[in-house]
Parts: sequence; C-alpha cells; structure tokens
Amino acid sequence: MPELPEVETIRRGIATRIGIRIASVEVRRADIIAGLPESPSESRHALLAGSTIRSLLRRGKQLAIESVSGRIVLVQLGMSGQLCTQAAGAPLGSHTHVVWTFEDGKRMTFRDPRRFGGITLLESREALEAHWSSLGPDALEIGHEELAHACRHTRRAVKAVLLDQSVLAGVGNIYADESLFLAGVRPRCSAHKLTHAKLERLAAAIRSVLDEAVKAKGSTLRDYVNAEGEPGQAQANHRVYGRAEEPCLKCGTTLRKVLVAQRTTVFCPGCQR
DNA sequence: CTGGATGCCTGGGAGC
DNA sequence: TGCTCCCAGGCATCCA
Repeated sequence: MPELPEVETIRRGIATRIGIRIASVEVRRADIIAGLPESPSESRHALLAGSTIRSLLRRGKQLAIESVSGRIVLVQLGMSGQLCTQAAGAPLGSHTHVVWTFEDGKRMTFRDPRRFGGITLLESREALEAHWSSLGPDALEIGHEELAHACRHTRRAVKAVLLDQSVLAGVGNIYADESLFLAGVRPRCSAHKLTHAKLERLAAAIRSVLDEAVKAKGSTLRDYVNAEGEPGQAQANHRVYGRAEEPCLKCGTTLRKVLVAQRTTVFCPGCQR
C-alpha cells in the first residue's frame, strides 16, 4: 500500500537520522535482502554498520539510504513494509526482518509481514542510478508531454499505464483511481485515445493528488505507518478509492467497481467519460 | 516486443 | 467462539 506519498513521508522521518553513526545491524531474515555478501563482516559493511547516513533519496516508491561510505541500502516497502525509528529497548514487532542500532541507542527497523517488499544492497550512487534507470520520472513531477509520449502508441487502459513504474514512478492503485477521478478520465479508456487536453488534466491531477497526500502524510488503510509509527491522514481525502457503491461526491452518481489491469478500480460513470 | 495473466504472502474481515 | 474462505496489491515472471 505504500505509494509515493507514504514513502516520501517515511523519507522525511528517517532523515532525522542523518549524521548519526550506525553501531550495529542485525539481520533476522536474510532472504528478503538482495545483494547480501557471503561473509558476515562484508554483510555488515554492506548494510552500513559502522557508517553514517548521508542522505535519503527517493524515486517513486523506492527509498535509498545512502551512507557516507557511498554504499546504499535500497528499501522497497511492497504492500505491508514499514521502516520505523524506535527508542532503545522498544519491543520489536513480529516480522521485523532487519534492525539497525544507532550509536545513540535508537533503532531503525524494517518490518514486512507480507514480504512483498525487500532490500537491495548497492555499492555506489552509480549503481543506484543504474537500478533506477528502469523507472520513469518521479510522479510528483510528471509532465503532460512525458505522459503523452507514453500514451501515444499504446492501446492499454490508461490506468495500466499509470501503474507502470517504467512510465512514471510512484503511483499505485489508490492514487491512480484518485487521479483519474480528478481528471475526469475513465480508467479503461485506451491510452492512445486521450486528447491533449485530457492528458494535461491527468498529469496535473496526478501531481495534485500526490502533493495533497504528502501534505496529509500518506494514506493509512491498514498497515501503513510513518517512520515514527504514526498513521497518515490522506485517506480522509479519498474521493473514489474504497467507496464503491457510494454516491459520487461531485455528482451523486453511484460509484462503480470494476477490474482493470487485475486491480480493483473504482470510478464515477458520471464524471469520468 | 508488448501486454495480459499468475503467484508470491499474511492478516483481517465476512460468513457460517 | 472459532473455523474457513476470500481479499488486498507491488512486482517478478511466464506466456501468447
């Protein structure tokens, strides 16, 4: 469930740890980590033990923790992933897979019950850029010309295009539905049929919906919490997601639920044409 | 090459 | 109360 606004909120929370040395790392479940070296001592280095966080970078739904050593821990939260800071001695939740302990005693934990997420260890900023080269531009800054380029030659449903991380990075099921509603675009509409005006409205809607959700610190439906373990508030702003069979807030038409690109999709037959 | 279908995984809710 | 079933969805992978 964490999409761009949730990951951005977590990024800002973890940023409070910049400049503080990581004293130790405990891996409780190694199979969720890609690129883990064989030797325990190299593993600790790759997971930033003994180093200090220099910066937190985000592209779409991916969060990179860059250390002063240049090594990078790339976190993908998947469906149920949580990256939290905790006080020393606070109990670890179930399904906590990695625990970093800072020199001040505070901890950072990666927890992911459903294990759709994971961690990738990278050696440098160059390796990160290579990793991110398969992603489209960050959805917070998507321009209509980039969206138009991706839509022009495909007959896919426009919602499938929005969910495609290689087109734009950061939109998941919730904000795809919200953006399409705000732009007045039908989710199943073939992408190449969208007019220039609709593409402009859609790009603007995506930026607006995501920006609003970042300001509300993300949407919490079930699992999502920020780095401090607190839920977000953006779910209060959802206009269509999770509201199937309820009246449209704009026109009163009953919102419909359909399947698009194997995803539950809610839209307003009145407003989205 | 494109794009649709499938499976991974667990917890929560519905239904009996 | 407690059991079973189904659903949620990001992403890799497979296949037409």
